[in-house]
Amino acid sequence: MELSWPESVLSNRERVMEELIQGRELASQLCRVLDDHKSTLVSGCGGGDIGSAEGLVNKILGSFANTLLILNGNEADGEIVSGDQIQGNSSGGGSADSSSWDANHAIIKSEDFHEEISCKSPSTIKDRRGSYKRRRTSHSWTRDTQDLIDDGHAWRKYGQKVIHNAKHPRNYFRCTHKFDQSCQATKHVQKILDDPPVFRTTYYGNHTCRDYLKASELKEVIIKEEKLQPSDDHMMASHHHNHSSSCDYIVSPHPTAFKSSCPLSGLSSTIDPYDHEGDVMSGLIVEPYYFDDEVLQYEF
DNA sequence: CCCATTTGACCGCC
DNA sequence: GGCGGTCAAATGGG
Repeated sequence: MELSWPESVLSNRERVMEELIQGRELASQLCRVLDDHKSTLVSGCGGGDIGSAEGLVNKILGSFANTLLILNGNEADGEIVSGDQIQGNSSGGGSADSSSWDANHAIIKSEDFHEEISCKSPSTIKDRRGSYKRRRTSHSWTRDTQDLIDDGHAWRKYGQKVIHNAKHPRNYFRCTHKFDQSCQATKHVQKILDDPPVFRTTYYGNHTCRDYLKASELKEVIIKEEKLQPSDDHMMASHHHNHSSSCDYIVSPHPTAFKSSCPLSGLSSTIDPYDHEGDVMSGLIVEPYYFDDEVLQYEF
């Protein structure tokens, strides 16, 4: 994307970004305040107002996210989402946390793109195993947590690999909706520290899937998740999929529903669908947000 | 029987 | 050639 920014805009771009990020953070705080109010209210009393206020906050957050996206040059990638979409499109690609995207890597180089779509003749191979392209150009972000926490999306484990010079294997997950909705989101989870246990989750791509899970189903899932106490390496798989058979598609139909999973990790709720799993408040987070190469590093 | 996980094979990139 | 990411057959659980 060759967006030519006017000189003045370029010089102010960083400042604009800062302002937007601050604004977004303020909106997040507002949402938390709303959430606190909501928790003190008995359900049914004025919940509607709170709910609509939350919707507004979500739209505000969405606007911030989109603006940041545009500034980062992601517009052409079609990642921009409407405030309404924000509600159903959460953690994986993090529209609400879009500022943390690696904008430089979000842009697919044309040559890579051609590689991606060109069909490499599989005639000489027995099957299609391993026929993939490394997603070096896709945006990624990493998160370290002390617990494995559900990020509200449905993940399906598709591989596990022993990584060189790493004590623990890396687990590979893709979005459950990869095939039915062509959702390209994937993530890797790896235990990087034993004591205390630290799990590094690296997300790739955005969730383009829509969330179909009914609220009641989600509730059920959350209850199940709360009962689960992950303990070791293989919980990586079991944790993410303990709900697998009965609740295949775990996703967040609405940010509030998403937030409701926050207690899982003992977090105070936040509108940011990433923060909810970040364990930022619960203590351990090692790094806030960082990306595979360099570029942006925001602390919210 | 269906579906998710496991695990070894396969393949691209460095 | 090694490493890491993905695929898909085999396996197991519900």
